Amino acid sequence: MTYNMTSDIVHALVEWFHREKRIMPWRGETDPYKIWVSEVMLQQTQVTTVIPYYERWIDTFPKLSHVAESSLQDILKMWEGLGYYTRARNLYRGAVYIVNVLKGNFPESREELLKIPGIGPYTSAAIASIAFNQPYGVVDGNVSRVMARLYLIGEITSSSRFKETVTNLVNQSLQWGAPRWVNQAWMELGALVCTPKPACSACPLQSFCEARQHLCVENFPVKPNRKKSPVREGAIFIIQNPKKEILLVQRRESGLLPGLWELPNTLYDEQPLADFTMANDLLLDRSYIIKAEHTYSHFKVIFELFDATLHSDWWNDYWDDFRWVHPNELKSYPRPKVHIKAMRIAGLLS
DNA sequence: AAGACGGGGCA
DNA sequence: TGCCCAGTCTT
Repeated sequence: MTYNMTSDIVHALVEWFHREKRIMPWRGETDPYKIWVSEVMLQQTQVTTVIPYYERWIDTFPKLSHVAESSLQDILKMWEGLGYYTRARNLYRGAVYIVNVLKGNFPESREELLKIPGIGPYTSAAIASIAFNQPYGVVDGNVSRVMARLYLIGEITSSSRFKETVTNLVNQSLQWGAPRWVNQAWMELGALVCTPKPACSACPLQSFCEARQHLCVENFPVKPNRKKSPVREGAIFIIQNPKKEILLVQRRESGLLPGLWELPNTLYDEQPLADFTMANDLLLDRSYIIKAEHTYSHFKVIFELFDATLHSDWWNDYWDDFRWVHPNELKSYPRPKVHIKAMRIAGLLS
């Protein structure tokens, strides 16, 4: 089954976009570095969340070279709270790669962009089209939703058939306008009008929309079934030495929250409380009744918060690295949100 | 094709 | 609560 885009649709879209588009710090920007930063931050993250992070990032690292010359810890600190920390690590790796291997020349071709860590089909098309105005269709969750409704595409959105179909439609649309703006117009329509709970009466494409004619807009796109996330339980420990310093441990460089610093902790399904305290020669002083709860994308944790003391003066090498940190210095370490919450509850942060 | 990977916004 | 967000990488 093939679908045809028309110039009428694209003209209506672009006219609407010209009228209704939001102001964003990166809108109108053509510096590929800045487009890159914005697009990576915007992966699975809403515009309003990204804006302050983007402003701070560009203030701190106005050019690509500033990122490459920075340290990974500084990069992670700048990313703290944004989530999906591999994005920041890849941005850093990519910056070093462009500066050192490509001599600071930002790649323009889709093929070269795809080689950069963290840049996949979406981000490569976004940089190629928005920074360099090349005709590559940018397909994100917004655009997928718009096309699924406009053309009544019944494939599951995660399937390769669906992605192919949508990419083809967007690619067709680029012949009737500047790729950099047509791509952004599709995304903006999905973000402002063709939302999960759509505002069809405000849509510039309502007369073209097949789902609208069939009164089944709410049934599209067809999403894969989502499994509900399991609940896990665990403990977080506040451990102070005689100098009132707090024990902080660093997570390993892969997996969940890679490289971030946190309070010593355990998940009971990996290591029960008794095993953990015994292995680390730890004594519990008292526990907080209030538990810290935190939801990740694929599971939820409920942490009990304990004051604890080390039974001896050594600490084993269960973690990659550990450090005694004065409470005033805690905030200089990139930390997971749930541990910032725990530190606040414990009165460690002013 | 399916899972891992954060955190926040919203009904 | 559940769903979604300018996705990518690994298995």
